[in-house]
Amino acid sequence: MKRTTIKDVAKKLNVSVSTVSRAFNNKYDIKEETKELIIKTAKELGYRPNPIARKLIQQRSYNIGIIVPEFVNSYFPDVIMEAQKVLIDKGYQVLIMQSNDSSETELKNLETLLDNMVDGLIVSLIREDDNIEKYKELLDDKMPIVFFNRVADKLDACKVVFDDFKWAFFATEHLILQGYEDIVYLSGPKHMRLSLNRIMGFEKAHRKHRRDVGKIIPCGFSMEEGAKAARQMIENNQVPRAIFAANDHCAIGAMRVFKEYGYNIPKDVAIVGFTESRLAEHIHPTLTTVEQPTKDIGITAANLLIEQLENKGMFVPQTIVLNGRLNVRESSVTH
Amino acid sequence: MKRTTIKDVAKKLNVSVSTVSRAFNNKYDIKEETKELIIKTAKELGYRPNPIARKLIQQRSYNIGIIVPEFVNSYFPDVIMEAQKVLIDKGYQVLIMQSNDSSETELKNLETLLDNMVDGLIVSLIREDDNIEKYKELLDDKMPIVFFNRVADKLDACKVVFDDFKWAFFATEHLILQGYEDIVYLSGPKHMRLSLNRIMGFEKAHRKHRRDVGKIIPCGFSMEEGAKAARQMIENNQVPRAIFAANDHCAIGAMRVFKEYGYNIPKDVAIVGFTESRLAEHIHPTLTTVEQPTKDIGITAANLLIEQLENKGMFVPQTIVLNGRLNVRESSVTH
DNA sequence: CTGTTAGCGCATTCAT
DNA sequence: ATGAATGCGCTAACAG
Repeated sequence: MKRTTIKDVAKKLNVSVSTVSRAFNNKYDIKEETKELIIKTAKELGYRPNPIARKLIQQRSYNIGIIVPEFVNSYFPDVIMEAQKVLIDKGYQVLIMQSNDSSETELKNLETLLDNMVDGLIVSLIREDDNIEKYKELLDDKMPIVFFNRVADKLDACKVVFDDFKWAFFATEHLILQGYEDIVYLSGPKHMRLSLNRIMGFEKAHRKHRRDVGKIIPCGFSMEEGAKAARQMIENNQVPRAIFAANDHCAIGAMRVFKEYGYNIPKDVAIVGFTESRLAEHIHPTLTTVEQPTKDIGITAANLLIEQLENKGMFVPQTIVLNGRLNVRESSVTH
Repeated sequence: MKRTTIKDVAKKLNVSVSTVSRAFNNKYDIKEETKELIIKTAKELGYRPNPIARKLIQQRSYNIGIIVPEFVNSYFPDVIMEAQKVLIDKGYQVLIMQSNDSSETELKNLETLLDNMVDGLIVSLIREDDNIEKYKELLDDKMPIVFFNRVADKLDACKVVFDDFKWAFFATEHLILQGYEDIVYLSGPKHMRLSLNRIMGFEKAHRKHRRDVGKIIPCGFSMEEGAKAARQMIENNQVPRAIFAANDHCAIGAMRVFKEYGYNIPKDVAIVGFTESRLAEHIHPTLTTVEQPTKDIGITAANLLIEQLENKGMFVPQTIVLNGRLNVRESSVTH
């Protein structure tokens, strides 16, 4: 069963292939009448333009690569699915790769995507310093790239970021306003800009309310790391009144340990997470957390990329900062 | 910065393009010496064969489509990532689509993928009866398809499935052996083969141990549904001694409600989930659950597809049944 | 408004 | 063992 080609349609109607082509790319002059006839006949014959041939002649792959660190948290799948919707609508094909939290894998992914001739990239970096030369090269070659979530200051490119500073500030202030004196911040890796921004928000909230800034403990984004941090606090007899965690998984890991040791959440220890996860509403107590606009992030990144793709060359890199929401739940509220 | 083409390499070495082509597809006679020289020079020039041109001439897209119902549970991302690894290794490009639990979306995804001329498909169905005609058509046209997880009996195709019967049996038997008398099964949707298989396993375990088969309550795969079912049992004063749930989310939803109402897990109600999730180890109490071999599923599906791709035509559809593991944890063990 | 022509980059058949 | 020629399906420049 051979695929119907443009020739079959042309032959059938005794027109030239270019006329058929015009009908399908309605940008050249073509009589409305013939155009409709062609479209109609094409449909009857089951003709669909061969995207591969089109790509070859147009010298564009219509492939977009997306690279993310992991798929463990729902954050990245959520962002990706939204971005994909937008891109597919515009006729792009989306290739998704995850780097498994390894910069080497990230580089390999990058190369796989380049081999597949992607026209553009949407990337969340593993580490802001690794592979940076490679990205610079690509950027210099005018490869459209939009970074999001984990971005590198050193890269002059389009970025879609969350206002980590502001929302860390709000989350911290929320804890302060609830009357918690002694707040510990379980911070994400310090090599990430977003960790630093959140730390700054954490500090600012303290300053605003004239408190001493609470302890900042480097942690990570996994339940294990959250649990480990909690265990350490307990062992060291340094359990604070409240904890603000790098993300929900980390918060939940810590929460679990505290509960195991008989601490009541939030009476003994209040907890706030970050980046609303699917679990936040479902654990006990339900978790107060900052919700990131995953949909918006995906859509915005995709749109920025499309803009670049369409105005290749004359395009000014811009950074778009998105807003979030604090979902206050049981884990941080004592009545 | 134009991409180096096969011509550039040929010109540089004063050989013909066909010789270069041969060097890169080492299947024709070519002197080892010239071949090496060509490969070496090609690398120097930064030449990489244009996959699009290759696809056009070979009449293959090297695109593989993967369609899954959702990305909420970690199950599908896990399977996909493994399948993708295998496929990319073989030079395929993977297009991932999720159906959002809607058969219409599934159909749209299917068409998007077909537009992109996928050479093959890996699919987990939304409903076993929907879109079945479409799949039959594709299968009749010799489109290589591998179904997994949610498959349709009516489709004569390659399938990779989990032994739901056996592992539901083991899970149930585990509860029986722990001494729980009265076991309720929160079943997944009855239109799914896998739900029925699990029910059969549930029943068989009861028969083997000469018990009356416990109640089977149709539920679903979400936390909400699990919670709802639990609430209903409590209201109706029909709380069983043990619950076997359709999946971990469902189990956790139910667990939460029971805990809220002061039930102790596992003393008052024991709970077993299905399809090991990231949460199982991290909630309290930790959840006993059946682990599915997600990696194997992904790898097997990919390999089956590759086999079909390579032996197109003379290929006998086969069903591969994979084994799992019961991870016994606190939620089902009373000491 | 439409047809003719060329060619995107490559694999492959047919010569040699 | 290698080169020349052909064409995959399509778009676009050029003619008319």
